[in-house]
Amino acid sequence: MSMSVHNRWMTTAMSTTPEALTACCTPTGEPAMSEETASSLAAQFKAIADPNRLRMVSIISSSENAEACVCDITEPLNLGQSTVSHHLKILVDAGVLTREKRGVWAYYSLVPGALDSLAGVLTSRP
Amino acid sequence: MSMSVHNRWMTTAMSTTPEALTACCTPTGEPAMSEETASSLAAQFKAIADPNRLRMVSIISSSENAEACVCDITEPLNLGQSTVSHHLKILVDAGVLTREKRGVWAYYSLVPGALDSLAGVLTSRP
DNA sequence: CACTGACATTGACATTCGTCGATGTCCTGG
DNA sequence: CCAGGACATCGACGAATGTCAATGTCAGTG
Repeated sequence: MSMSVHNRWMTTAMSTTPEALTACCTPTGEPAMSEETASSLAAQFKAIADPNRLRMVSIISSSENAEACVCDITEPLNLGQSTVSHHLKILVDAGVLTREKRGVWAYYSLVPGALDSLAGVLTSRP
Repeated sequence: MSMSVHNRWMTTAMSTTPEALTACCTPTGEPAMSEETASSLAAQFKAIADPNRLRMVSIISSSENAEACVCDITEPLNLGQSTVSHHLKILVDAGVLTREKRGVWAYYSLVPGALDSLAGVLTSRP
């Protein structure tokens, strides 16, 4: 079962209009994007698909050495400290940010090619 | 109240290490990304931050005229027809796809600059 | 050596999201 | 005009997400 209940329903068409009825369901052959690739990319996009996380990345990238500590990020966002830590963890787990603990403070910075790699996915279209 | 409970806790530090303790919380002045911009961008990223929706975009962009009907998209995805319609609506509402109904079928195609605009957000970093 | 302050982790909660089945709408063919 | 097929819309439901308060951890300080 589950064997594609679709049954090539254009076996009785292609008669009246010249090309408006002959064009549906013409697969190109390529099986589209693989499921694993899609899941991996979706996970990375999901990491930045949040208003507060986008602002965090913005704050970090526009900071002095492209790095910022949690307090720098917490203050302009009106969020609880634990919430900010949670979002930062998501961005680190997605490979967008890196965490470096210096003394008492934790500094977050952008992973060099991460966002550009994601941008490349959106622009590389044949 | 709610007036920044942080109280510049580096008024008693700056003694031992040369610069490891003098760098925390040095805001650059710019208020980061605005809340409205962040919400708008996050909504667009959220639209493509799903494995199945990414594959839909991939299927459409690699199709004949960069357009595909629902049946073209439903078949390789192993999803119900209503689920596919739902995802396509999300992509249309986000400005990524356009819908054009020709005869009985609905053709979906990419909005020309949409994904490139999103990619530009990720690459334009000073 | 106890204390404070920066940050992470945990548990709880409401909200949103992804998926499906059922139903509705509209076009086409007989 | 009526049947059927393509697609959209409507509930419904489990899973994931965003947020907070409370607690834990660990470095630096008096």
